[in-house]
Amino acid sequence: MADIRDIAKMAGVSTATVSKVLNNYKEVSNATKARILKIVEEVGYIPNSNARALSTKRSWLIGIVYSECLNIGLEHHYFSGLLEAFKRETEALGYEVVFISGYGIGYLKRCQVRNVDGVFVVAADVFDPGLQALFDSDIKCVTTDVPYKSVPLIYSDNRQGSRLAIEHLYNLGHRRIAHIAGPSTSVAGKERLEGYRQGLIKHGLDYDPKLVVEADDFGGNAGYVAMNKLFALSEVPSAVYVLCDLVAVGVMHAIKEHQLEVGKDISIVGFDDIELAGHVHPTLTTIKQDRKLIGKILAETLVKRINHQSVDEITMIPTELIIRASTGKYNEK
Amino acid sequence: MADIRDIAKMAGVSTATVSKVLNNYKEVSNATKARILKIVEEVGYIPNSNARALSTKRSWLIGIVYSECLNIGLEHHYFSGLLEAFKRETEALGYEVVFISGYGIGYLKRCQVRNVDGVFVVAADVFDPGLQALFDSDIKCVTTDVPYKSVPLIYSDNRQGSRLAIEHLYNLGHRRIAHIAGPSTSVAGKERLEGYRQGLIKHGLDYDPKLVVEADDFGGNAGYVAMNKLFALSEVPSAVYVLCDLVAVGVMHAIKEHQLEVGKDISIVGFDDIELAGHVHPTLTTIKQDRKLIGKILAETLVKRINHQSVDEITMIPTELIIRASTGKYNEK
DNA sequence: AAACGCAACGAAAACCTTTTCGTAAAAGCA
DNA sequence: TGCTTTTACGAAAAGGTTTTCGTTGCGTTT
Repeated sequence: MADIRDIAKMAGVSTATVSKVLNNYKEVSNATKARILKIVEEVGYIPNSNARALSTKRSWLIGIVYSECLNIGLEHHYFSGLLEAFKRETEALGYEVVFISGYGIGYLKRCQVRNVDGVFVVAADVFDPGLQALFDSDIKCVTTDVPYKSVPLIYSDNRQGSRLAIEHLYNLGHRRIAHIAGPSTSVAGKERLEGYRQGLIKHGLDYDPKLVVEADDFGGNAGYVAMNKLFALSEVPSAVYVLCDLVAVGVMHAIKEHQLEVGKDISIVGFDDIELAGHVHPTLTTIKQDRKLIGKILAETLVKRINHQSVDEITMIPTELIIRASTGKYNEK
Repeated sequence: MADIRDIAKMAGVSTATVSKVLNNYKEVSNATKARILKIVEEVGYIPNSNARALSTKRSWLIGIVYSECLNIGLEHHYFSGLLEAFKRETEALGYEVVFISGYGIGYLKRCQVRNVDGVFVVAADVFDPGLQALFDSDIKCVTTDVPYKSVPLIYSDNRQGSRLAIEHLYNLGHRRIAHIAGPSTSVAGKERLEGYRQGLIKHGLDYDPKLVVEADDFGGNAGYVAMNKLFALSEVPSAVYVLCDLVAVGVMHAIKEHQLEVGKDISIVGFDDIELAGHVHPTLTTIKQDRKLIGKILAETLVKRINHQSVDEITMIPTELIIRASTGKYNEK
């Protein structure tokens, strides 16, 4: 591996000049610039990022904090899509993305060791003291679904999404609308519950705590279990608004086991709009989150912060109702 | 941020001694060792990984090559689960995981820039010259589903999995068994097709090219489209073996649109065993890949390579048949 | 008492860039 | 022509570790 000194020697200049060429400084003549670039090209010279980071104190590395809690992790469709969008965007801006391990010394120290320029907190427990230490440090952070003090937060407007769902069900004639809510530790879960309540009130419906059951996590099995709790009620609801698509699939499973038809006997609305929503049977009506956009804004915001530009504290992205076959007109029994 | 020289000064020793303590060298007395460790603890000193990497030529960073082709990317359930397992294992071994961007200079140079100790090629196009350059370099690689020369390969025994599927369908009485195959550029797809053929032959069935249709990618929609091609046949098969669960969900969607019942009129077997397989309706019979195990072995193998230990070129992990409700006895019409 | 071995530690080079500041030559101006 | 400004470049320090090899002092052996 050739280093910058080799290049300098070959070009008959100092390393300072080579460095200036490589970093686009103005103060070098076009002739020598061309000569140096040609040699760099021929030799296939690559600057050592560690030496550079040591010197500049910038690593061009962005950390991802991603703790696998509540079944929301890499394996959760919404988050993996979001991460993919984020990754794409930051890479286009010249950064690379590294997972921050939760092992041993904690997120903050891990970030300091790695010298990351910024961190994206994707999924984590807000009450984790290790996470709070990171947020409270002077490392630039950005987050989704994990609000903390003034850390920039970009996410879907969960309440608005819930209201869309309720409005849709109301317009179909449903009056007894249940909600399968997220774990109470989840902010998205809490906000969606709030929006559910707002939606009911707006349409003059009573909020009945018995119609709300909490899912254990964000996986399909949690939906299956939760729906069976609703079946234990003396009067089963005619519609269920479910905190996310993956859980909704489990809900549909439970309904079919009870020999009922989704979209006819019981209507279901999910949240996320994962690809499968269009292929399960019946296809799933859902509230779509724009993960591409959210990922993009997250990336842009973080890079702005890294460059000491001011950014919004909270950015809410509107959601959209996608009507498919899992919702239908209310049927008297 | 205190550095090693500060620590040395405080302890009244040289930086060499501090370094030796931090790296567990034997040649330092217990007394000074304790004194130094105490100061390190109090000050919260953290070694600078860039300086360390510069000096040792080891970054403790593992690169991930993950190109979003054919709908197999972060968003594909099997791969995100695999990556999660891999990440967990490598982090336990002291490494951190960084995505290698495909932008601009290519994988190889990107790896050199970042000084990664090794690379895990998860999903990529084998014919990509940029990838081949990486494989041919002296950077330690390991891969799954992307065989190349003697790069260590750890993956499921796709042929064996296919044979399990066919055997199961045969035992249920099916004789006209179709296959929705992966894109021909995909090795997993090719091997599963091979296994399908082997399975047919083993049970004395003819291989009929008309019964094989190629899916465009690994997403749900591809399955929907492919199944509709099978419906265009003069004689529709009574069972379909599908290259992966996600695609199988799209297949089921198409079948229901034709007013047929999955598991009764047409039996379906998938591949992967993603969480949803147990919750779609009917629940999906599938060939389970042990992604936790594969991820673990991948990690161990790569670390062995990094440490110049010898490893197996190919490791095949057996798959397992998971019987659910999407397959049933053959019904005469 | 001499010779030796060993334990504990330090000086300094090496790893590769970036960046400041200084210098020399060239260009611009009166 | 004499002066100032600009341009083009280099020397050297700084950034934080690791590692080799040398030095010192002490306890053991004969």
